[in-house]
Amino acid sequence: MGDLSNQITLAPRSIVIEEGETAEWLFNVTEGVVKLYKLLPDGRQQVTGFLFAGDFLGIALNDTYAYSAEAIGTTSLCRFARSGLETLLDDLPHLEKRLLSMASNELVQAQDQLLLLGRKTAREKVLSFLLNLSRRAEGRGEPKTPVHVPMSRDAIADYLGLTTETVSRTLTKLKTEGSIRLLEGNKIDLPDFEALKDMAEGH
Amino acid sequence: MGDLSNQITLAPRSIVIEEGETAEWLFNVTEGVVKLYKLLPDGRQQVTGFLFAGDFLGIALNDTYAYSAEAIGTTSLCRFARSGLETLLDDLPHLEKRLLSMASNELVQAQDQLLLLGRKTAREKVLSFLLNLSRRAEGRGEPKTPVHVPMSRDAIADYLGLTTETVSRTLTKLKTEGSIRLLEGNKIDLPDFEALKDMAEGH
DNA sequence: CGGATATTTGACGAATCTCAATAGGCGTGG
DNA sequence: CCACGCCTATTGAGATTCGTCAAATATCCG
Repeated sequence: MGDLSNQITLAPRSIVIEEGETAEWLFNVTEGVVKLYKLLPDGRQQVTGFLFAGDFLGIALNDTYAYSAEAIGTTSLCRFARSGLETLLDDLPHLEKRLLSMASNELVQAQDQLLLLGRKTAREKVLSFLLNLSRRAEGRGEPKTPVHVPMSRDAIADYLGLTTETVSRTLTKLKTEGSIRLLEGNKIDLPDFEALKDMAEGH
Repeated sequence: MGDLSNQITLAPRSIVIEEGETAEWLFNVTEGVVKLYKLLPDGRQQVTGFLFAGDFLGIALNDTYAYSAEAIGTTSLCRFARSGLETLLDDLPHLEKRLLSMASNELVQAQDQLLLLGRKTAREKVLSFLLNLSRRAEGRGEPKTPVHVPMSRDAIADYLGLTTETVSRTLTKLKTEGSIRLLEGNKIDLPDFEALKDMAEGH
């Protein structure tokens, strides 16, 4: 680990970074879930993403953070000084390509989210969200279903541009229809993937 | 320019690239305006951005395009082969930092747009849009106001997650209140910048 | 067990959408 | 230069989705 990085553990609801702060650190999530968000002056919140184990926070090359980040449960992070990163980048040019590739992927995700927020119905938003969680879980080597949903209804609502109540009602309706099953431990079973994918796109 | 790039001119409504295509080219807008967008199967459209002279299209390092692009008016582009770019990047490592910086900026823009789509009212969306156009015009050395609005109401609506009618009504109301002035030639005067900025954030 | 917090459910209201009609702009051709 | 037609923008009336406010239920944890 040396002096380039160190491990920190945060209690639930700890603020990791705040929008507008000087971007001194870069983080890698070791354990837990982190919520990224932006605020309007009157308190309205837009969650811009969730980070899971293995995800990076603060890779963008800006001098200030573009959003705030909060630990959802108990969360462990590996923290790097950005100043060290700069010199590291000079020494390892191919690392830059890695970063560019990560930024490109984030950009693709962001654009999918623009489509979701701008044009999808509440139902399509919730389904897209569940499928996304499932896809990412699969990428971490976890089963596609049931999918673990560690964040609150509030956080989901702020991610999807909805209210808590609408998220809750939509989940209830999907459950009643038999499209999903709400299990204990914040897990949701997605019985028919292909059907859900179609529904999430308005088919 | 040699064989690395060439200039092309497109008629209004020409499709430049389509989502999902192999990303063979990278473009730089020389003149005109380009609309970037994603589609749902049933035709719902989300505009993810507008490009003006000087802006790049296709810098992301993905093998396929993440969105489609259409020329709004008559548009000139400078086209580069991506294959050439790859070797260029190997030769000029600092160019990669440029690209990463551009991607970072795009990411910041995208997150602002997430906040807009998810949490702002129609009024705040339209105002934010006009202020954004103004800011970018200023960046190109044009006056902050009046701002030129070359895209259709439809395109604006699809960018803001609204309908044409709501965009039109909102502009009318802003005009009636004296917050903006609709001029001829698709220009809009923004008389009081600071006041509009506050309104765009819900103050 | 009990209080606090999160989620669900209900009734109602409001912002925005949909559908439809009117008005305005612009280019073409007489 | 004006008239026509097409396309875009605006305006209107009513419908709908989703939000707001409030209450009830469930869950978590000390």
